[in-house]
Parts: sequence; structure tokens; C-alpha cells
Amino acid sequence: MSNQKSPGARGSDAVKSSLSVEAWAEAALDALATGGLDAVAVEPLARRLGVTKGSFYWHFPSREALLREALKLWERHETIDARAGVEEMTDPYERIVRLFKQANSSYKAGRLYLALAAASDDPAVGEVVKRVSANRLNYLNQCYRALGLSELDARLWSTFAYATFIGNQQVHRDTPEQFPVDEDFRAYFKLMLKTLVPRPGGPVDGEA
Amino acid sequence: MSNQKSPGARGSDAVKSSLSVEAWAEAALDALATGGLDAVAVEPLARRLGVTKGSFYWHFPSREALLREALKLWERHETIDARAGVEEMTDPYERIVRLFKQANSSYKAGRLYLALAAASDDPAVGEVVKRVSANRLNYLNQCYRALGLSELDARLWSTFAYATFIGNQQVHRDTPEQFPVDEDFRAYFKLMLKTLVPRPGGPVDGEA
DNA sequence: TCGTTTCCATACTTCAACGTACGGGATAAA
DNA sequence: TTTATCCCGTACGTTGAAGTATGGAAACGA
Repeated sequence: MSNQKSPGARGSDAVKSSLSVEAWAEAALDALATGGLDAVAVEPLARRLGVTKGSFYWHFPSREALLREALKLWERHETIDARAGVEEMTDPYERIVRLFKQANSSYKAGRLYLALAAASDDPAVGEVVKRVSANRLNYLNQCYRALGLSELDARLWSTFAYATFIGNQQVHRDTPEQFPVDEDFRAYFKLMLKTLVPRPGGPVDGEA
Repeated sequence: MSNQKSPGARGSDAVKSSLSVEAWAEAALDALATGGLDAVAVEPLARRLGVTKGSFYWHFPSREALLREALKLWERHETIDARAGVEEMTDPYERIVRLFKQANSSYKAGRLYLALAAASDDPAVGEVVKRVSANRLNYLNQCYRALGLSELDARLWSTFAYATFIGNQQVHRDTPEQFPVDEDFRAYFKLMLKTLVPRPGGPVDGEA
């Protein structure tokens, strides 16, 4: 980063400039979700925002810096928003249900994750994707442990559930016509819940 | 395409030239699996193959033609190989089990699918991905119907199972450390089979 | 009002990849 | 041996985006 300290004047609150930087980062995430990593290009983004490169290179020293900022923003969204509306659920079963509903509700967030995961070749991207993914898995794991599952069972079930919802995003994106909607989706969701979340007190499925 | 008819001489068998074209297509798929769609670039591929652009532009009129050829090759692999070793299984349960094992065995194929799916913005790529994905889903659907499930149940279960395995590839790629291996993987696989494939004669899970 | 700082536009250089033109060596037919 | 075709290398023109340099308009403090 280069020189963002006091935008309006003295130390007012450093919001206007920081908002401009964040606007670039948001635009970068938007481009990522629709066009992949190469779509995060300075000149196309500038055109999209109605400015020129001159503006960009005042806020950022390079394209890579924009990417870092966008990744930081995404990771913050992904870790803050993921916990919102879930933490306050005390019953572990209801908490997992809430998690599932939330995971299935944000289509745009799903596209973003898929786009970033596809760009994991880039080391900076891969690092953040790995951290976010590991975070989700660990949290899901804790939820399953709270259901009374053993360490191994919780790990297997959480991986199972997580893979299923990642795959749902993928199938929904790649083959939208085949993905259940409305009534069918409700039945589909119900089926997944019933299958992926062992009810407390139900059969525990050890091995064999 | 431009001009490939008789490589050695008269109409011998048109294999040497066709093999050269296929070699380019294979290289393109390799690059796709590791570096994404942008890695399918003429000059880098030529360097990788130890030749120059001069060779490429004799076999192909453009980069897009190479992409089309690579996609054609991939689709052929994906539809031929997918049926191999599965069709001869008569018992529907065993057939699904075989399908699952096969889907989990080819890591490279999984990476290729993910890379292509990530490049679905390209219309040519998106079309093929959609076709391949729909094919797999329909085949899985038939397998579940053969198990005795209703049309709706088969559609839901096949979507469920397919999403899970797509997601497994994704998780395995994005968070390899978290993915179960060896003993754990066997338990994981067993769990998925038991969960995703209703045994014939078992509980059918209608609704509610 | 005057000068400074903020933010952006314009013009330029660099670079990598696409595509084209052309030439040359090798091989097989005559 | 001559000739034509196959296959590929070299050199060139073009495009799009990265990054740099510089100027200028507007807002703000003094």
C-alpha cells in the first residue's frame, strides 16, 4: 500500500479514502465471481467504475495489492458472516440446521468461493482459500462433536456435509437446469438434513 | 480445422498427423488441469512440446480450434471411460458402488473437471461441461431408479450423491490436509456408501 | 486569497501472447 | 534427379493490459 491517511483533511476518520479502496476491492470480488481471476484487471475494472488507471494507481501500488485487499475483504466477510445468526443457537442440532440453511441461501457467495478456489494456483489466493475452508471444516466439526459424535465420526460427518454443500454450489452453477427448485428443492433440502445430521439419540453409526 | 488428410503419403491411415493433433489436445488438457484456461496458450504449449508456433498453426487455424479439439477429447474420455467397467455390472447396487469407487479413484480427472467448470464463462467450455455433467446426473438417476426408487426420489438422491462427490474433489483439492486418508478414507468411503445408497429392501425414505 | 494536498486523466513504455508471411529442410512420387 | 507436399522455424505486425510520469482540477487550511 502507498499513501492513504487523511482523505478529507486532518485525521477526520479516514473513511472516504478507505471506502474508495474498499470499493475497488468490492469491484475486484465482483469481477472474480463472474470472470475469474484474470477478470481482476486494472483497466477493465477502471472502465467499469467509470475512471481510469490514474485513479487505481493512486490507491494501490500494483494489481497484486488489489488482490491482497480483495482477499482480505473476502476472508473477513466469510468469517464474520458465517458466524452471524449461528452462534446464538444453543441447541447443537438447530445450529447445524441453521448453518445448512445459510450455506444454501447465498448463491453469490458460492460463486465467489468457487471462483477463488479455481484460482488457487495463485499462492496468495490458495493460502486464503485454504484458511477459510479449514475454518469452516473445523467449525462444522465442533458442531458435530457437540451432537455427541466421537472425534473420528465428527470429522467424517463434517467432511461429508461440507463436501455435499460445496458440491451443491458446483452442480447448481454448472447444471442449473438439473438442480431442484421450489417444491423439489425443499424436499431435497429435507433429505439432506435428515441424512447428514444424525438426530441426537438416534443411531450413531459407529463402524460396520 | 485446416489441412490434415494424408500424413505419411496417400491414404495410409491418417494416424501420424491425427496423433499430432491429439498430442496438442492432450497437452492442452494437461495445461488446463494445472493452470486453468489461460494456460491453454499457443506459445507456452509450443515451448512445452519443444516446438514453435509454426508447428501449431499448421495443425490448427487458431487457439480456439485447439480448445474445441481438447474439449472434444475430454468429452469422449468422460463419456467412454465413465461407462467402462460399470455397464457389465448387472446388480444395480453393485453398479452404483462401482461408480462411486471409480469417481473417487481418478484425482487427475477430478482436477480437470474442476478446471473446466471454473472456465464455464467461455461459452464453448460451458456447453461441454453442461453436457457432461447432465450426462453423469442422468446416468446416476437411472441407477437409482433401477434400485426401485420413484422418479422424484431418484432425482433427489442422484443429485445428492453427485454433489457429494464433486464436493469431495473440491475439498480434496482445496484442503488436502483436512481430507481423510488411508484408514480414515476407507471409513469415510464406507460412511458415504452406507448413507447415499439405500440398500434394496431397506427403508425407502418417502417424505417426512 | 494563496498554497497545499487529494484524486484522477493523459500519454508513454514494456511485455506477452495471438496471428501471419515466408522460407527451408525432409521425404516421397515421377 | 526433379518436383511437390509435409512439417516446422523465424521474423514481423497487432492487441491488451501492467506500470510510470506528469499535469491539472477541485477542495481544504492558512
